[in-house]
Amino acid sequence: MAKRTQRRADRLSREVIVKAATDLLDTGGEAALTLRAITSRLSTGYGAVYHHVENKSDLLAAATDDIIAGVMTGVVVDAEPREALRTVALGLFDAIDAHPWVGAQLSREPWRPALLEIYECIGGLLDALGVPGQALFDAAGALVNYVLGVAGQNAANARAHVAGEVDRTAFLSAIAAQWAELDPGKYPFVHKAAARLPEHDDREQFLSGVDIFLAGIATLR
Amino acid sequence: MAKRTQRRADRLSREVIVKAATDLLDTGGEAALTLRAITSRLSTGYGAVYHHVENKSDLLAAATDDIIAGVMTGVVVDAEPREALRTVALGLFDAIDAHPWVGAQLSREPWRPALLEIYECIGGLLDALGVPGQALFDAAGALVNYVLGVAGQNAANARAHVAGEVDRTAFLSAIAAQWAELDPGKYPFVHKAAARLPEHDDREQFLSGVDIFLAGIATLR
DNA sequence: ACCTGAACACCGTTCAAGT
DNA sequence: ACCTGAACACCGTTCAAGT
Repeated sequence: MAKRTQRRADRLSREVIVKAATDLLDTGGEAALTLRAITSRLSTGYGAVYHHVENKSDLLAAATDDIIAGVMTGVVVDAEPREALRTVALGLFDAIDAHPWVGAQLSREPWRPALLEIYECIGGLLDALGVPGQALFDAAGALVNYVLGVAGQNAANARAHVAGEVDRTAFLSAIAAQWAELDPGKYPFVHKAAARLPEHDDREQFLSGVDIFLAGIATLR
Repeated sequence: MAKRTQRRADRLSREVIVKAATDLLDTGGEAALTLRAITSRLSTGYGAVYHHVENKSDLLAAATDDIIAGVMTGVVVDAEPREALRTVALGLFDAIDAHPWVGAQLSREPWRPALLEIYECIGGLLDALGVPGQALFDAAGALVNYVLGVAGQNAANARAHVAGEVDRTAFLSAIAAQWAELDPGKYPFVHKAAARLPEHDDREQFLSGVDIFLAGIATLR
């Protein structure tokens, strides 16, 4: 007789399913997260998965919440607010760099718990910084969106060479070369920027942006 | 005999395919853009479409480039730089609000022509504003990402009630009610923000963020 | 060169049936 | 309650064949 597929010994749980999903996403990107891949990795069936998880969207959201919760719980709230803000921002940047799919998910379904956690943390720190009244809410919205926007763009670039076919510097050099060929009359800024592209540090530029932001917020006080 | 499907009279072109794709995306969101929907709407076959377009990704990128080009060509470059920046930012915000799929596409494939156009415009205006040297590139990167980040988030919210099942205010009220129920001890900021959520104007908050940014950039001069 | 449409190799999700 | 896996209704893409 043909051997039957081995059924898993221990019980399934939402937790192990989310863990498996995270592994798949980290290894192969969003395209690698399929229900078939999940069932075969966990030696189970579709019904079993759907018993613990509402659908694929729910699964992706749960995996995202886990990653963000990991970043937010590590934040020391009683540090100097300005420094704490930089730490949180950088923590989010690095987490999204390590898990590019998190960035896409946060902007796809912004009403899920993960973004709430982020708003609370950044809003609270801006409050501690002394930003007053209505400006506080504008500033929080702006800063959260800046952080997620840059981190997401960076992640998209990272995703472009996830398979290892081309490495990061080669990818950026190729774009820089393309930009350098543009007509300097029509594209003066991008033409100049091309020279800086291969050597620039994404993390540092990200922090520069945060500082610009904080400088702008300081004028509101 | 069964009647054969009518073949289209005029010749197909990349342009009409992109136009049809834009209509489908605007009407039914990203899920509505399928090769089947395109072929049936244009009374043609798969091969015909693939003859003018590389693949679905290429089609989505081309549609995005069209929308962004429409925004950027309308910009008056010799206006006062500060005012021109606000105009461009608002133009992008409104375009992404009207075509939510554009926001997602720009962050999915940031190396395509559309983003180049945006960088050139915003970078050029910041240059005209007198932002010096290295700071210019940091500032341009930060501002572009802020604009696309907020516009994208706003579009994601808009997408959530695209079908018309729930209107905008009802959707925001529902989220606000959810936030208001959170423990004020654990979520003081979000709890307070809940009260402002239903009445707040996304466009205005977006512009407030741009102003914070420009104020921060002014400190670099 | 331009177009047709059957066929291929996938998807997410459901559900009757099992334990 | 928890799990199985065949089946359903879709996808994007290819390609031999037509004009």
